[in-house]
Amino acid sequence: MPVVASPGVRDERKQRTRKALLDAALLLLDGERSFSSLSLREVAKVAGVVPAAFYRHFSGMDELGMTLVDEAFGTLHQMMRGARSAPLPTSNLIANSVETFFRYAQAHRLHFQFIAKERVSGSSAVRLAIRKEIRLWTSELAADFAPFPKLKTFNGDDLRMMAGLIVNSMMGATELFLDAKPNDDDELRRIHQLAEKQLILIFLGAAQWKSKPAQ
Amino acid sequence: MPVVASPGVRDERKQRTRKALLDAALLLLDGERSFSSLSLREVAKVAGVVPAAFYRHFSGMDELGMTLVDEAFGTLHQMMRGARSAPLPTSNLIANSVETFFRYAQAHRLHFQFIAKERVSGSSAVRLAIRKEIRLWTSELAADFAPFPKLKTFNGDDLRMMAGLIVNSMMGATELFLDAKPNDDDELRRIHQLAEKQLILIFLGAAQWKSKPAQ
DNA sequence: CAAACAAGTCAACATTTGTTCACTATTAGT
DNA sequence: ACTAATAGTGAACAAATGTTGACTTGTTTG
Repeated sequence: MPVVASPGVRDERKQRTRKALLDAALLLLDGERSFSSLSLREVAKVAGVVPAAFYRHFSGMDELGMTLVDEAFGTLHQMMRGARSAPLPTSNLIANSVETFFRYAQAHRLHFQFIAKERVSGSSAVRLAIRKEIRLWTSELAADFAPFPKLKTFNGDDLRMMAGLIVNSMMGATELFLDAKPNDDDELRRIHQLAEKQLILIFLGAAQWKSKPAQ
Repeated sequence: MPVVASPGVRDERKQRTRKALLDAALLLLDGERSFSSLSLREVAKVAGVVPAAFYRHFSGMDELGMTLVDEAFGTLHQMMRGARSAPLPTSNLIANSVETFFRYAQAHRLHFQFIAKERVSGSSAVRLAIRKEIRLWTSELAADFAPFPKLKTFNGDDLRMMAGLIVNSMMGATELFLDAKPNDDDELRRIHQLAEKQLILIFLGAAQWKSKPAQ
């Protein structure tokens, strides 16, 4: 053990500028830029660091992008875990779920924006990583639905199909949400209600669904 | 009238290189590039033209992007018109609609890819133009649904809500479709069936829907 | 036929980009 | 206390970018 200095002063500094780089990228991504149009120098400048210092943390923008994917889905899984541990009032379950979802989306706006954009337009590696995470997330959601009494008629494939529909709907609502001005409460409430109604419609359909026994 | 030369030789040439520029952008957009990462010089090079010539057709990449939006939605409206003029066998209407949709998506792959990507990641102008077109398209779809007997319980807002759900679902399927290798028939069939089932689920829910009379 | 026109070429420019290298200063390990 | 390790700096480079201007070559048009 060192006697004179606390161990990790340097590490702490390193993690700080590393986070500054990640945050700078997210910040630049806000507005109308896309990740693939960001330049390494730009990110370094916003992070308050010289371009060469970038390489002390990432081999290039691709690696930074992959790190952002991990970071963003970290917050998303955190949300799911929180939702699962909370009490589930089956009465207005949908309204509560939509509520918590949008609260999270607002709190982690930049992460959600990154996912929404790069899911479709990013480099192949980033895009595939995001798709994979979303597929995993969809499967988890399907697993959460399995014990519901009204969904006993679903086989595994069809449960994922339904979960995918829900994810698509929430993604669409998220995109509207991200484009709305954060203080435009009327618009936000409209989007909120839209998402809620779409979920209700999906569950209405699910209650009527009959999976083919032999697929 | 001129006697020696046919009028419009020059115009025809101009339109040809203009189209070459538009096609070059779409071609470069294939694979893992996004529009905002394309450079004017790159597009000009693929079009087989010197960078300066670009300005004879567009004031910059933004204008080219807006033109691509018009072009892409032109083919989409063409599809809708074709679908409306065709006979509507109510029996397996969903299967037929999904079928024609994917046929179109395959035939106009690059246009669909452009819309899917730039809808979320493009410059503000391009993105808003695409959203506007999609909203319009959703309203048209809602209007098409209005006369259905089973949907009499829907008010206008809820019809658009349902149409939006369908559009979201088809968009999601389109993105999967665009990422699949064009010759991977198994995967394409899977996506096809997924989209079909999601639509069925939506219509099952719609049959149970009751719009609140006073909104 | 000759003058006006316009699509495309060529060359040049000032910026910005990614990447490398030698360096400085501070911390870590012994 | 002394040496090694390392996060960050500064300068330099080759390449690529958007944009401009003067030009060439062919088409219109009167």
